[in-house]
Amino acid sequence: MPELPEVEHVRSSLESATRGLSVRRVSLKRRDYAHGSRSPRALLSGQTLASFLRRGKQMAIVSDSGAAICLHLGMSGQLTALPPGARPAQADHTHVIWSLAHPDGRPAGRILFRDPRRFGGVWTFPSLDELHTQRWCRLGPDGLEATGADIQARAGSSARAIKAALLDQAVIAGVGNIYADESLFRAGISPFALCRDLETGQFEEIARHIRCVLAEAIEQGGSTIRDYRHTDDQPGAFQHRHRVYGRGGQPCVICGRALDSGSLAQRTTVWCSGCQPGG
DNA sequence: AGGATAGCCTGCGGGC
DNA sequence: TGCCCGCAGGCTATCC
Repeated sequence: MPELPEVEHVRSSLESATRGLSVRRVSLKRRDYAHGSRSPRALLSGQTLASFLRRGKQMAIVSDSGAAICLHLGMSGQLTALPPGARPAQADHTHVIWSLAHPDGRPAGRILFRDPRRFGGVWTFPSLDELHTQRWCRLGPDGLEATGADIQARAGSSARAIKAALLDQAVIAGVGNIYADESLFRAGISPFALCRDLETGQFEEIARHIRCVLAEAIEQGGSTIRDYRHTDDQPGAFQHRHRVYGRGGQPCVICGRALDSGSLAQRTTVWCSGCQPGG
């Protein structure tokens, strides 16, 4: 399930594989998968792929003429960069295909956007400014840079559990279920602790661990649980470093007692009641 | 108005 | 073997 580290890995590898290439043709297999203008032009047809951005779990591609598309992977979204003539491992549920060309016109392969569960999508904008004012303005600061003060300012007086706040993209952008649990475990704070009961220093600790866990996960190529794959179809490696996610009932890596598992904000949540007081 | 909840969607694993 | 159920969850809409 792509969270910030997975999206960042996709962004950077897509950038190195396709930056400077032009879009020869766009094939939108499912009309309802694209939002905004669905014209080939709006989906960057005929333009050169110039910059690749990310904010939280969303990424954007901006063309040389200034048009921007926002790509959201949702739960099961996969972006694959295929060399010319190559066939994808799985062809079903592919909703958008960008056929690419080198500046001299030679074919340069394809970008495939596959998303079985269709929680993701493509949003088109006439400019990056429009993408910012219509969409990214609703996001909190990016998880790699967010400070304790950022989180406290947006959620500090809330009666919500801290984990529910961390999953809220308007509070901090890019944290999902995996990295929320991992960060709170490292910070030694219960996911059930109410935001309004936390002190400034605890927000700082949480933010510090979020930045650290996300950066570590990017280095490891993200977490592959089921669907997530790199743009060359390879799995990530950070799932081997998870200390709590997916480990309910198994021993805590710090104190050895069995990790607790329960539900918070409709999400499976794993924590150590010994090492994470305050719930 | 903030916060909790339902629903979208497919694949897969477990139980019978 | 095959079917059905529950679960996975990012995000929006809706309800309380």
